[in-house]
Amino acid sequence: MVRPTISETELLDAAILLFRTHGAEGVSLSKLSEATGLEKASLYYRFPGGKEEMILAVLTGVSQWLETSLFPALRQEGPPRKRAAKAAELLRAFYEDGKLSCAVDVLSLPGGSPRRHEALKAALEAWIAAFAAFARESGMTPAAARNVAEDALVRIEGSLVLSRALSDPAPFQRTLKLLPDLLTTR
Amino acid sequence: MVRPTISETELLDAAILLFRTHGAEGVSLSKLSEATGLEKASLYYRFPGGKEEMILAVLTGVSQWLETSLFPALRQEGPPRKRAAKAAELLRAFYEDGKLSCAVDVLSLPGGSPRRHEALKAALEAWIAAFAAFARESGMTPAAARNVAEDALVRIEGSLVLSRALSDPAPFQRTLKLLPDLLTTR
DNA sequence: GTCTATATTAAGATAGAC
DNA sequence: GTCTATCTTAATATAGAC
Repeated sequence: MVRPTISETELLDAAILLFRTHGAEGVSLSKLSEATGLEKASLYYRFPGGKEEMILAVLTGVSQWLETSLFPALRQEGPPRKRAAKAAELLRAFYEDGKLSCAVDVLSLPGGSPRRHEALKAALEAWIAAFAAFARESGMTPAAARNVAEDALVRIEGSLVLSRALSDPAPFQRTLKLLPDLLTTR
Repeated sequence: MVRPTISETELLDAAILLFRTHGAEGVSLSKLSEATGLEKASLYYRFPGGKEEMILAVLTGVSQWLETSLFPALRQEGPPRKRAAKAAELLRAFYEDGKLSCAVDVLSLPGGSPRRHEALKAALEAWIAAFAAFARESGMTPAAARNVAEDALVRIEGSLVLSRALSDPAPFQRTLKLLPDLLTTR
């Protein structure tokens, strides 16, 4: 008579990994049950709203990672290029050298709840804003900084797609190496 | 007693639209049936291998569009920047101004057949090679041209992700405007 | 808080009539 | 070549015991 019990954090991390790997439609409650050691009924106890509520929790978790890890690194003390390099290192780990997909990519296909798409959009916009605030330190106009920030996000998302489709981490790793330049120059 | 019958081309186009919109896991035979007017059994008559065979047909269709529309535009007579602008115009239409996703993105999540992933990779590599061949006309080394080509693909894929997640065609449209520069300069 | 058991609906797939 | 009908499996979801 086993009572596995999994912590809130472990449960969320397992869900994040699954959804980032297979996307919203590619994850079933059976897969979640297998990955967490919890029976489906227990998953409904934790997330009464079912899969959609789990996806919202995943998006909250990813947003919290941005707010507590990536953004603080950008706002640290020190020379801008060194802080950008630290951000790149955090991203490298977060995406496992390009082997993991981005939630913004794989969870943004049509079909989810309006709340899902609002959360996704808000997270992406917060990320762009954080990059833009960083870029402005290099003396860019707000508009130029916004362009640079969007461009960096475009490259991160796009290189993750290429790395996944080619089974080759190189495109993503080249983008990360470029990141300090992207956010400080123009 | 209706016999709808749909042409090979119309059937494939409907499948391409569905899969590019919802991804592999997001498309069911019921959706395909509804979109094509064919009952599920008829879909199996056309594609005995079921959904996976339909996805392979989608990838063949997309590859053929590349080979018969995009690549010839790049190889046309005329000044390079004008040919690149024509390619951008074709891409704008193909992605419906950024409202449609790329098959390379939405069909590359893990879980498909090995053949699917080989076809996807081959299509993407052919695309990169076509961009690289074009870029070499501007006097770049093979390595530089390859970098420029991959960078252009990164930006196309990434800007499509941003446009989708933000419900805003601007990132994709800016990328297209940039394309002639991307493929002729460095 | 997790379980077993079960209900309900949808998915992928096939048989056989026309 | 398409249909209706059906099969089997898997998905989402809930009830109730412990």
